[in-house]
Amino acid sequence: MKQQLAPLLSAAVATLQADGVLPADQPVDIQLERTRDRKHGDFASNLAMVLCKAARSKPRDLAEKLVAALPESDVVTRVEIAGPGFINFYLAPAAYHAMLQQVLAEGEKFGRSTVGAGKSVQVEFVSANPTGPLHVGHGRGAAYGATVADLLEAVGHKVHREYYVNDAGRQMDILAASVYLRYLDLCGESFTFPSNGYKGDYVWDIGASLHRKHGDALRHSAEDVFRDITPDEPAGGDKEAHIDDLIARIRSLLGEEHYRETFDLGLDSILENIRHDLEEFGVCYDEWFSERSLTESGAVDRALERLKASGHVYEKGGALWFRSTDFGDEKDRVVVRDNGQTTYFASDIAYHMNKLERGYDRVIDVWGADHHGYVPRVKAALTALGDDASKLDVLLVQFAILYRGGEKMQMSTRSGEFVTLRELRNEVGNDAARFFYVMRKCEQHMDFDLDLAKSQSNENPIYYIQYAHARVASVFRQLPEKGFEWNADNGAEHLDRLTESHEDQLIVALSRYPEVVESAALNHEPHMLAHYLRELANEFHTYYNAHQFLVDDSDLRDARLNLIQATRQVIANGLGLLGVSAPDSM
RNA sequence: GCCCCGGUAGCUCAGUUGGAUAGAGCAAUAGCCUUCUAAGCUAUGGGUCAGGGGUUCGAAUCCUCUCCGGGGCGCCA
Repeated sequence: MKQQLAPLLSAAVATLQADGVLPADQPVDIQLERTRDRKHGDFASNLAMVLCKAARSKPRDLAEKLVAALPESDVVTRVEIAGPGFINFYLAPAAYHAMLQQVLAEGEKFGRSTVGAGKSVQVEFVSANPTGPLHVGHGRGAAYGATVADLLEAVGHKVHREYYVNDAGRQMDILAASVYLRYLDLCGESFTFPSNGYKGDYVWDIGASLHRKHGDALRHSAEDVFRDITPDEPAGGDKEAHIDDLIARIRSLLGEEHYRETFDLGLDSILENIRHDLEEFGVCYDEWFSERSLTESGAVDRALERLKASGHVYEKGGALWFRSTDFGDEKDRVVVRDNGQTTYFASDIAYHMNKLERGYDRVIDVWGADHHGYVPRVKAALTALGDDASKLDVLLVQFAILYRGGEKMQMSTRSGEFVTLRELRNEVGNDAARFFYVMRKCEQHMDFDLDLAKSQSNENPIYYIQYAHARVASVFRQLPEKGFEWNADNGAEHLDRLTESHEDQLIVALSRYPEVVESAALNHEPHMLAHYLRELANEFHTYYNAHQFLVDDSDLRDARLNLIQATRQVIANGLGLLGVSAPDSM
C-alpha cells in the first residue's frame, strides 16, 4: 500500500522543484510511515519537516504546498496537515478491500515480494563442531539462521543455506581419542578417562559400534596406551599435554588407516545426528561444506599464496603471521604455526575466499556472540586478498542463558553436561522452540527458563497465535452444520459491509503484513514478524469476541468470512516463515 | 586495560532506523461462557526510558562521559 502512496509524494516534490520552491539539484528521500495512532490517518510523511530548511520555509507552509501539488488518486480519500507539519494520508476503503481480495487470490504467496530479485545470498549458520549433539545453545543460531534465510527467500533473494563442518583440527582428534578409549573400556581395559576428553554418553555409543565392527581387533593394552604419557591434571600434570600425547600415541598404535576410521566413525555418526536433529527442527541445508576439503583442494595454500603475493604476511618465531593490523585489527594473527600446521583461521580465510569466489552478492555468517572478536580479522583477510569485505555480513547471536530452578546452567560439550536441542524439542515442542528462539532480536541476551518453558508451556505466546488460526478453521467447520455456505465472490462484493471498528483494525493489521516481511527480511530481524503475528492474533481474538461471524444476513456473513479467511491465510504464511505449524484445531 | 552486546512497568521484552500522548505479554485486581473453541475477551493500576552533558523544529532512538550486568580478547577450534 505504501508503494501506491510514495509516487504521489514524489510527483508533488517534482512539481515544487520545477516551480523553484524546492532546490532541484537535491535528491529527495521519500519517507512514509504507518501512523501509530489511527487518528492521524493511515500513513504519514515527515517530508515537509525534513525539507523545510532547503525550502527556507516553515514546515506547515511547505506541507500545504506539497499537499496542493499532490496528484489526484482514488487510493486516498483525505490528506491532512497536522502537528508540526506531518502530512497525513487517509486511505480509501476500496484500497483495503482490494488488499483483502489480494490475500485470498494469492494465498500462501501473499506477502512475498521481489525487492531482492536477482540477488543471491549465502547464509551459513549453526556450523557447530561435530564433537557432540546440538544443545540448546545451538538452537538459537539454528532457528535464527533458518528464519533469516527463509525471509530473504520470501522477498525474492536466491538463497544458499550452508553448514560449515569443522571436520579437521584438534577438537576432532580429541573426539577420536575419546571414542577409542571408550572402545578400549568395552574391550575390558581399565584406566582413568582423560579429564579433557569428551565424556558424553554418545561417545560410548560410538565406541560400541567400533567394537561391534572390529571386536577386540583394535585393542591395545591400557599400559601400552598410557606408557610415558604426560600425567593428566588431576594427577598433577597438564590436561592439554596429556590429551595431545594420547592422541599421538593412539594414532601410532592404530596406524593411519584405523585411526582415520575411528575418526570418521565419530565424525559421521555425530554429523548424522546433527543433520537429523536439524531436519526435525525444520532446518534444512543446501550444502554441508567440509573444512578438510579446503586443505585437500589446495584452497588454503592458495589463500596463503595470495596473501604472500600481496605482501600481507611475514615470518616471526618460526610461524607465519598475517598482518591484520594493516586493516584495523588489534594485533597480527598466526596462519601457520611453528610446527608447520595451518591454523583454524587459515582455513577460515580460505573458506571465505571460496564463498566470494562462488559469486554471491551477499554472504551472511551467523555466529555466536563469543566470536565477535573474530570479525575484524576475517574482514581484514578478505580485504588483503583484494576481495570486497563489505559483501560479508556477520550476524552475532547472543547466548541463550539457560536457567533451571532459578540456577544458571553451564553448557559444556566436553563435560557432557548440557541440555540437548532434542530434549528441548521433546519437552516444549518444535513450534514453541522455533518461536521462542526468534521472539527476541538477536543482539538481546536471552533468558531461557527451562522450568517455565516446560511447566507453563500453555502460556507460550505461540499458542495464542495458533489458536487464532484454529478458531478460523473451526468457524468454517461450523458452516455446514448451520446450513450455510461460504460464497467468496459475494463476500468480495459486500466488503463495504465491514463497518465495525474491530473489522477496520483487523484489516489494517492484515495490510501491514507485506511491509513487516520485507522489513524483517532486509534487517535480518525475524522477531519483527513474531511480534507482528501476536498483534494480528490479538486483533482477531478481539473481533471474535465482539462479533458473530455466522449471521443470517448472507452478504455480511460472506464479507466477514472473506475477512477471517484472509486472516487465517496471513497467520499461516507468517508462521510458515518462522518454521511454525498452523494447526486447524487445538 | 581494550573490544562487542545489553540496561525501557514488579518480571520477560517491543518500540517501524530521529516523529505526534513510550507499548505488549506475564504477574496483580475486577468483570465476561444456554451464542462460531475461555489456550479467549473487557476494564483498572503500574514509568526519572540506568545517570549527566551535547546535537535540533523534535531524542528511549544519534554523539560523549560515568555507573551496572553479560560475553570476548591463544602459535585453541
